[in-house]
Amino acid sequence: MASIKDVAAAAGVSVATVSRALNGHPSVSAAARARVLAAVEELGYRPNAVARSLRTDTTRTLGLVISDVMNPYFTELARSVEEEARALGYSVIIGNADERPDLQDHHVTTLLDRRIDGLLVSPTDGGSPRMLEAARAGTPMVFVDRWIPGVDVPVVRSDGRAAVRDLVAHLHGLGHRRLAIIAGPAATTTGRERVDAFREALAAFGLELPAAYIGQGDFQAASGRRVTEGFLDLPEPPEVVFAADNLMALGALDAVRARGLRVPRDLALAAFDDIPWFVHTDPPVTAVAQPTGELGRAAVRALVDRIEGRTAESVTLPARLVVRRSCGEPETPQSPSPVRRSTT
Amino acid sequence: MASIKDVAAAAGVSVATVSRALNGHPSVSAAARARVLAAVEELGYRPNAVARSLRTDTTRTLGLVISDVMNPYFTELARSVEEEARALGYSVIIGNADERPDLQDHHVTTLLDRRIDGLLVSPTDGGSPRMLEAARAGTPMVFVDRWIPGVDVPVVRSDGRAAVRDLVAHLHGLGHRRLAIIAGPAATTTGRERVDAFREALAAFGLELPAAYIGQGDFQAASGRRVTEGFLDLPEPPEVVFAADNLMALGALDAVRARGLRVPRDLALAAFDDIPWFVHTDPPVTAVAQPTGELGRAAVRALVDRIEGRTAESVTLPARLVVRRSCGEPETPQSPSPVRRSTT
DNA sequence: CCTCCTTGTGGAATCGATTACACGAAGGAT
DNA sequence: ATCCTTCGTGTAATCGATTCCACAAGGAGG
Repeated sequence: MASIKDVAAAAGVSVATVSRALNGHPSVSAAARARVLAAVEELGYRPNAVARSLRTDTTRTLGLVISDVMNPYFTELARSVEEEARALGYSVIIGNADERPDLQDHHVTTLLDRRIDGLLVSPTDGGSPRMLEAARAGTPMVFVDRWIPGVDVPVVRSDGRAAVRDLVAHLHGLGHRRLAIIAGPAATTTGRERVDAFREALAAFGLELPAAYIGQGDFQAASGRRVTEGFLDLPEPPEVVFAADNLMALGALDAVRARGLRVPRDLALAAFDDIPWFVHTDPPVTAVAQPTGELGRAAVRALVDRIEGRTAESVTLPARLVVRRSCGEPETPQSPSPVRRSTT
Repeated sequence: MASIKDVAAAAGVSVATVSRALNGHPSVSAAARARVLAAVEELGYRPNAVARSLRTDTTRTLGLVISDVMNPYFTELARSVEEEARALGYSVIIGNADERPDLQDHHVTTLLDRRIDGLLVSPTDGGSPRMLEAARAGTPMVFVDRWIPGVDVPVVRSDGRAAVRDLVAHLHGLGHRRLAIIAGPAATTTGRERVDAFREALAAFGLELPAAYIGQGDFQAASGRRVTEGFLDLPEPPEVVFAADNLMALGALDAVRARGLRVPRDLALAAFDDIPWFVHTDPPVTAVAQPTGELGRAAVRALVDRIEGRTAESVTLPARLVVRRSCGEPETPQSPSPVRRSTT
């Protein structure tokens, strides 16, 4: 592969001139610039990004460590992150932690070894030592979706409390009183917050959230299935299950179907994180929708701000409720609900 | 960030000894090795992958350019690719082309600029000049899922012809005679092959595939919706629509639903590429399932074989039909079908 | 006509690793 | 005692870019 030396030789100039011509440095004569460009064209020369990074101590690359790529929510997040980064002239390297702290650590390590300019993380757990150390050492970093309390890193996330209140109001209005939740791992902020928001919203209606109605999941489909089976085996099963992410909702559907039961007749279902498939499931699933794309873009902007020496702000965007049919038949048209009804 | 020089100074040895100690070179005394390791530990030293890559002309990184990350099929492919690569000691950088040739070209270019060791591509079109040039120049490369005819690059893909024959047999057995297809872009092999396979299978049953029953899609949901609407507007609409990927099937469901019609009563639906959500859609969707994970792993093994100087083989794995309810009510138990029925 | 800038250019240092080569010390063979 | 390996180590070249510094040529100003 042609190097800058080959170009210099072909153009009859020094490597310094080639570099200057290619980087838009002002003091290069028009004649030299033309000869360099011609040589570049002829040789098909492309600068070696590895060499450039070594010299400039800059890779124009962002690392993104997400909890689980197979979760459509994170897939969309990753997509919007890459889009915004590309618009700002950065590449993105994605590391998929698969909800495993050891894998998360592996990816953080390899990303840092590659000297990425900044790190976007949706932590799977309390944070690997290497990550915390990097944050303390000043590696530009931004948390997205999930975060780690006590670490001085900007957080870009959405606040689902209002939407969860809307959800509980909706459920209460449909006559449901025994509401259960499939929680995410307690080690994650989203795992804890969604339970808290649910409990608070229930309290506002004078309802409790008994321990038996809190199932411990891990944001994966299998755990949603297992927890739902447990709920159905209770002496007094819940009337509604609220899954803290879309994969656990899929697992819950599996469990209900395996028993030959129907949603919402035998068990109502709602989920955190809306996805296109929820429109076409049987029945369509009521969900709390995050502004995923906006979250990803805001996170990249915050990170690039930090990288380029500006100050980065934390961002919190509201989630909203999307009502479908999985919690019960819609209210009659005579008494329109205050809650937006999805038409898609 | 500590460099090898800092470690050398702290350990009281030369940088050469540090490098040798860290890379398991045999001729390093136990004493020196211990001092180096202690210094590494104390300084929290990690080798700079950029510098190492420049020197060794090796990045231990694979590039993966896929057509569309938001398509669950490709998400799963990406995941299995990363897994297998990690097992073999490689990292993966994913580039999402979003079915756009210009984006595909962008990603191929930046990946080559980074001097990745090998490239895994699922081409969106006939192939960007840069990619073809790289293939000719000897960059290790493997096509996965889709490929470009006439380019001497191993291909790892699945053959859906048998499964499509099974599908048509299933449809014919249910009494359907007017079968339509939502095709993928003609610029992709999978776009063309799936139409060909469908047409061949129809011919075996004495059925034709009229031009009006071939809708031109682009593997995205919106096109599936548009094409399906066109089918429904025909004087004689088809009885079955076969979507050449899962996103276009989603769009088809959208279109049917928007008209207030039902699947399969008013229109039967089948799709290429099975995904977990198809179990829970209304109705569950009959699909041709590719061995996606195995495809990704085989592709990585083939690419690494090429990179490490061995010869890489093309691989073709069979797809299989998964029958669900979207094409009509199941056959009666008295006359068991030769085709496997999904229980999940 | 002699300075003093400005402009364009090249030489060489540099980034952080790996590795060829040289060399001194130690040990074994003769 | 001498020579030859072998072992462990250090010096320095190298990868491909960027960039500081020096310098030559040419024009402007005195």
